[in-house]
Amino acid sequence: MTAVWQCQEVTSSPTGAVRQGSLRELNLAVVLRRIAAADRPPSRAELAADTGLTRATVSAVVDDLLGGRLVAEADYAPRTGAGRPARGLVLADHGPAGLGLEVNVDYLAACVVDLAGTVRHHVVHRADLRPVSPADALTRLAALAADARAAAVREGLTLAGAALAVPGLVSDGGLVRLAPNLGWRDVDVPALLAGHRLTEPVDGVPALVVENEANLAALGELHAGPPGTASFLHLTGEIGIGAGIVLDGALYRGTRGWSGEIGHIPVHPEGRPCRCGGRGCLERYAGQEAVLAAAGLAGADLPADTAAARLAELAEAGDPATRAALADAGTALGVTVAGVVNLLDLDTVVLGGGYAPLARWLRPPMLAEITGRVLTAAWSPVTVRPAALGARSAAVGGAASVVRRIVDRPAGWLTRAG
Amino acid sequence: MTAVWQCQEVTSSPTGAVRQGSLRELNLAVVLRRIAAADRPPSRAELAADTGLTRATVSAVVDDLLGGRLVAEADYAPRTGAGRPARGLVLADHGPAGLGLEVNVDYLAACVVDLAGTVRHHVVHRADLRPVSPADALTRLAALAADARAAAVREGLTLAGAALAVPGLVSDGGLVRLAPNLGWRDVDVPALLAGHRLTEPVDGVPALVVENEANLAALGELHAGPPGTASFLHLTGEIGIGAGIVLDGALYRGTRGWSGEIGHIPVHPEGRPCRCGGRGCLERYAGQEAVLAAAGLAGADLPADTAAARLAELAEAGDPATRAALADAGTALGVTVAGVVNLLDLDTVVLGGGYAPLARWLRPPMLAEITGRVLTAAWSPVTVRPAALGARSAAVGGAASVVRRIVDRPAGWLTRAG
DNA sequence: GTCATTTAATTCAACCACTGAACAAATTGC
DNA sequence: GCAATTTGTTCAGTGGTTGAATTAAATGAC
Repeated sequence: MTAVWQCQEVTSSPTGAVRQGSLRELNLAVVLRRIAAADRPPSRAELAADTGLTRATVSAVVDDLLGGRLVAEADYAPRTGAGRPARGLVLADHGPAGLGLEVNVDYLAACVVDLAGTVRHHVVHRADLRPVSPADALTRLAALAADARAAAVREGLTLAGAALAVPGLVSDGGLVRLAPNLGWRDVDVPALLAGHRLTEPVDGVPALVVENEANLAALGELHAGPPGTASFLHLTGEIGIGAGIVLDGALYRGTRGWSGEIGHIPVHPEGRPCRCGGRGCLERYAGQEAVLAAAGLAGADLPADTAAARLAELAEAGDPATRAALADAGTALGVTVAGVVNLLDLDTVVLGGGYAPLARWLRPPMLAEITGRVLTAAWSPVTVRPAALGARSAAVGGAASVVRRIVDRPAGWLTRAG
Repeated sequence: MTAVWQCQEVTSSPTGAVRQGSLRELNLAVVLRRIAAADRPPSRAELAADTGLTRATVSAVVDDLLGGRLVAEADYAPRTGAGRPARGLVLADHGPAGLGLEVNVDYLAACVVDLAGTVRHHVVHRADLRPVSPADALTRLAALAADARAAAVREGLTLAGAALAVPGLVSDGGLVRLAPNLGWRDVDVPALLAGHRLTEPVDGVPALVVENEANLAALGELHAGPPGTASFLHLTGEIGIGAGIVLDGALYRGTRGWSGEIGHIPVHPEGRPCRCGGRGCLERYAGQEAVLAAAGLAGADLPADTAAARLAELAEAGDPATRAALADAGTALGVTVAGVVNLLDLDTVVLGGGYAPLARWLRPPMLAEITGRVLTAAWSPVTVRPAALGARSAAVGGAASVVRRIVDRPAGWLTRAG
C-alpha cells in the first residue's frame, strides 16, 4: 500500500484554466489552423463540418478573422453542382509576417515569410564572420533586418516577431552559451540587439527568439516538406553536425533547449579524440573537416557551403578519394542514425545543410546500415531524403515559426489590431 | 518566392474544436489535476487562487466532482488564523481505479491502483511462461485479473480500465508483433482476452491498453519518482534492454509506438554479432546474458530477477569477475546514454528493472562516460539513479496510467456515473 | 423564362458556463 | 459578545455556442 504519486507536478497536458473568453480564443485558432492546413480555400460550411462547430459559430469566428485581416475571401473555383456558391477562405497575404535571421560562419541572412508561408523577401550576405566581434556581427545583421523590414512594409506586411538562428547552444533568454565555430561564448544577443527595433510588439509572439540553427532548419523542413511527415530527424552538416528533432509536428528542444548534439554521439568509443573531450564522436567521421581530409582537401579552408559544393563536384566527376570519403561518412551517419531510429521510432531522416547536395552519395551507405540495424526496418522502412529547402533553411524556418505562432494563437494579433 | 507550406497537416497543438460543454469539461480536469498534484488537501479558495478561476466557478466544478465521487472532503488541519475554516479536498479512495497487468518471461502480475495513486492490491505469480502458449498465458492472467477485480469491488473501487505490459513490440490495437523472449509473434491480445470482462466500460478510458513493458515502467517511475522530473530516460534491463522515454511529463511512444529499443543502439559498430542482425549492439555488452557470461555465470538459466539478485550478491561479496563484468556493462551503458543525452538533452537517467539492484556498481562507470562525452555536462550534470519502484514496476505504471487518464479527463467518468 | 431544388451563409431566441459582487457561514481575537 | 477575517454560496449579468428558421445565390428541369 505505497502511495504512487503524492505531490507530482505532472503536466501531461499543460492546459491552464479555461476562462469565459478562452472559448472564442481557442476556436479562432482551430478555424485558422484548418484554413492554413487545407489544400484549397475551404468554405465556412466545410470548416463547420470539419471542426464539428455549427455554421453559425464558424461564421462568427470567420468574421473576427476577416476583421483582423488574418484571412481573406477568395473565389472558390471547383463548383460541384447546384446550390449557392461557397466563398473560399485563404490566409491573408498582407497581414502579419515573420522575420527570420541567421548568423553563421560565412554568411548573414534575413528573410520575411508571410502568414501563408510564402517567402516574400530573402537576402544572404556573404562574409567571414569569425574575425568579427559579436557586437559588430549583430550590427551588420540589424542592417539586413532593417532592409527586410522596409521590404515588408512596402508589401503591406507587419513584422510580428523575429527568430535568429545561431550555430551554437542557446539558453533561455537568448544567451548564446557557446558557438564554437563562430568563436562566441556567453553572448547576450537580445541585449546587443536591444537598440534596433526589429519588429512590432504583438501579444503572444516574442519579439526575438534566438535558437539553434539546426532546430530552426528542422522547422523550415517541417513547413516546406511533404505533408504527412509529423516526426523526423533533420541533419545539418556544417563544420559541426546538428540535428533538429521534430516529434508529432513540434520541435523537441530538450529540457534546456540543447537537444540535437548528434555530432557527439560516440560511433567508435575508443576512436579518434574529439575537441569535445570525448573519443570517437560522429563529427570526427562524418563532419565536414573529416570528409574533406579523407577526400584529400584538408587545409583548403573553404567556406562551408563551397566545401559541400566542391565535394559534390568531385564525387560527380568520379574522384575515387571523394567517393570513398563520402561512403565512409555515410556509413558513420548510418550507424548513428540507426541507433537514433531504434530509440525514437522515427520513419524519416532528412539530410539538410551541407549534407543536402551530397545526399546522392550519402544515402546508399546510410540505408545499408539502417536496414541492417533497425529492429523494425523489416515492418516499415525508413526514408532518407534531402531537405526540401536545401542549405540555409534556418532563417526561413525561423520566420515560419513566427507566423506559425500567430496561426496557433491568433487572439493576440486580433486584440492588437483593434 | 516559394510557398513554404501549402497543405501541411501540422498538428503542433492538437486542440480540437471547443464546444459549449468543453469549457466545463476542461475546467473539471484543471481542478482535479490541481487536487491530485497538491501536497496537502487544497480548499476551494486556494484552487480558485491557483487556477485563476473565480471561487464561484470552482465551487460549481467541485460540486460536480463531489457528486461523481471523484473527490471527497477532508479535514483541513493547518489553521492559519482568523476566518471560516476551509474544507480540504482529496482524491476519493472509493471511486474509479486502474487495473495493471503484466506478462513477462517468468512471472505474471496484476495490481490495482486507486485515484490517489495508492496501490490497493498487488499479486505476482511466478511461472516460466516460455513454454506456455499465448492463449494459455493470457487465460492464467485473466484469472489473476478476476481476483484483482474482486479485491477492488470489496474495497468499493470500480475498475475503469486496464493496461497490460508485455516485453515486446506492440502495434496499435494491441497486436503484439514480436516478443522474442516470450516467443510470441503476432499475438492478438485483445481478441484472446475478449471473453473475460476485465473492467467496467468508461467513456474516454480504453478498456484495455497493451503496451511495451519498458514504457509502462517509465510511467510508473514518472508517478512514483521525485517530483519535478518531467523528462527522463528509464532503462529496463531484463534479457533485452528497453528504454522508456518520458518527455515533458508524457510518455514518448514513437511514430508507431516502437520507441525505446535502446538495446540495439550500436556501441561497437564492428563488434559482436547480435540476434537482431546487426553488430555491436548495446545488448551484447550490457544485456543480462552478456553480464552473466562475463561474470562466469553463463548457462545458469536463472529467472531474470534472480539473476540480478545473484549478481548483486556476488558484487557485494567482492567477486572480481562480477565487479569487472558490471564495470564493463556500466561503461557500455554510459557510452550509449551519453549519446542519447547529447541528442535529447535529458538531465535524468533512471536504472530500472534488473538494473535497479545493480545501480551501485553500474553508476560510477556510467557517470564517467557521461561526464566525459556529454557536451553540456559541464554546465549541468546528469543524474543517474535507481528506479523508485524497483523491478516489476510495469504493472503499477500501467495501472497508474489508467487512473491518470481519468484525472486528465474526468468528464467521461462523470457522465457515466450519472 | 419560370420555378423547384440545392447548398451557403446569416439571423435570432435559447441556453450553458463563467464573472463579479453581495451575502451567509464559521472561526479568531479583543 | 462583537468586530475582523476568511471561506463558500447565491444570483443577476454577460459572452459565446446551439439549433432552427430564414435569406441568398446558384443549378437544372419543364
